[in-house]
Amino acid sequence: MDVPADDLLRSAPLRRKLARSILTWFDGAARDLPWRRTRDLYCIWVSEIMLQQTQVATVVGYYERFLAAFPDVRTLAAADEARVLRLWEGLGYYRRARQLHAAAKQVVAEHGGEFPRSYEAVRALPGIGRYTAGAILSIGLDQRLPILEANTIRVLSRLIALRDDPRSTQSQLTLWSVAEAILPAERCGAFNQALMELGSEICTPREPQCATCPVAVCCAARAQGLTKEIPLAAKKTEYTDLTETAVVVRRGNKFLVRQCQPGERWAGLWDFPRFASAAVADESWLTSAREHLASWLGVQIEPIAHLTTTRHGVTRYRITLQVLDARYVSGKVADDLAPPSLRWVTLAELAEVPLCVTGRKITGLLAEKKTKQKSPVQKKPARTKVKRAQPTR
DNA sequence: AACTCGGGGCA
DNA sequence: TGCCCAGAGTT
Repeated sequence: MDVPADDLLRSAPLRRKLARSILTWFDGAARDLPWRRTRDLYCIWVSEIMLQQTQVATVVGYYERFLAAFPDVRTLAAADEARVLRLWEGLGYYRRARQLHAAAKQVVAEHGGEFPRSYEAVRALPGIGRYTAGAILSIGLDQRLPILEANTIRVLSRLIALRDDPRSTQSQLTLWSVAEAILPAERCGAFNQALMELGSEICTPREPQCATCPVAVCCAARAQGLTKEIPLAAKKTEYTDLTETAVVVRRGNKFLVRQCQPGERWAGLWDFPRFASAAVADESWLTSAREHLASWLGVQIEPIAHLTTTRHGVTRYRITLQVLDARYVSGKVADDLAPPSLRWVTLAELAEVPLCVTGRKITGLLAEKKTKQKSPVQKKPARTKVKRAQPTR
């Protein structure tokens, strides 16, 4: 290990100076984020789960809507999973929402509805690893627990001029020990947040603002002119291209939707029937779509038109989605929740169904189309209830 | 120690 | 299109 790292780990005065500098800076620079206005463990927990692999700006709106709907653990534990997922829709990594929901039930069952205060008990909840447990308990209760995540990996790597891949097991061990070593005895929660804030606002991936960094003087990467090289870049992901087809099956004013099963992507969410297909939307595409729906779901359809083509990414996949508009002809569809969980729903009902993002996008197209088609003469009796869809970005 | 989980935003 | 993001859980 480099000398500066040893200094940080060994010299208590140096560590105290570092902590003081960072905390003082944070006191004047901390952003006003919604989850910083509370010390309620449940609220902090929700924020930390949402923030996993997700940027702050994206989370803010979701956090506020989620807590408005589920203000405490018991409310969340008692909620329908569909409502939980509906509020998570668009945030991605939906397993987080299902695990949060399951953990809420566990908190009610095992801890009387009180969020646990011991590291081991928190760590035992689904979806909570070392980072999240340390974050919740340090921020909420000032327990002296270190954290290590995207921002602080970068900050600490630069601070000690870590030459190795910070993702390696060896480096992680080093970084966790540094995170623990520099953690002051008091204001641990503020300090942990300050470190993340520093990584997010000053010690950025590209062109870090060293001129305004409160700890530039003890930064080894800075001293060695290596801020551009540290942390070592991750090897770029290799994408796999996929082409899939989604079919909008119309029957009167209803549409056929299917719940994604465990083991599939978007498990628990709903989508228009979707399957892997050829790359082009030609004659054979129509035929194979018809055959696929018949053999897969037992539904006979008559293709109407190619509705749209959309591209989206899912982890390491790049998906081109061909969307086919079709009419239901025949075939029995069990309208229940048993797998494969098919349902006929109206456009209005879709507002409450948790859909994957592409499903929501298609729904938007259908609503648009319906509005355009509607002639002034065919006026239906006004609906008394208008359901408001959550805004999609 | 890798790999996967199957996401989404933004320049 | 490439890079990044307040990681967790498995193999």
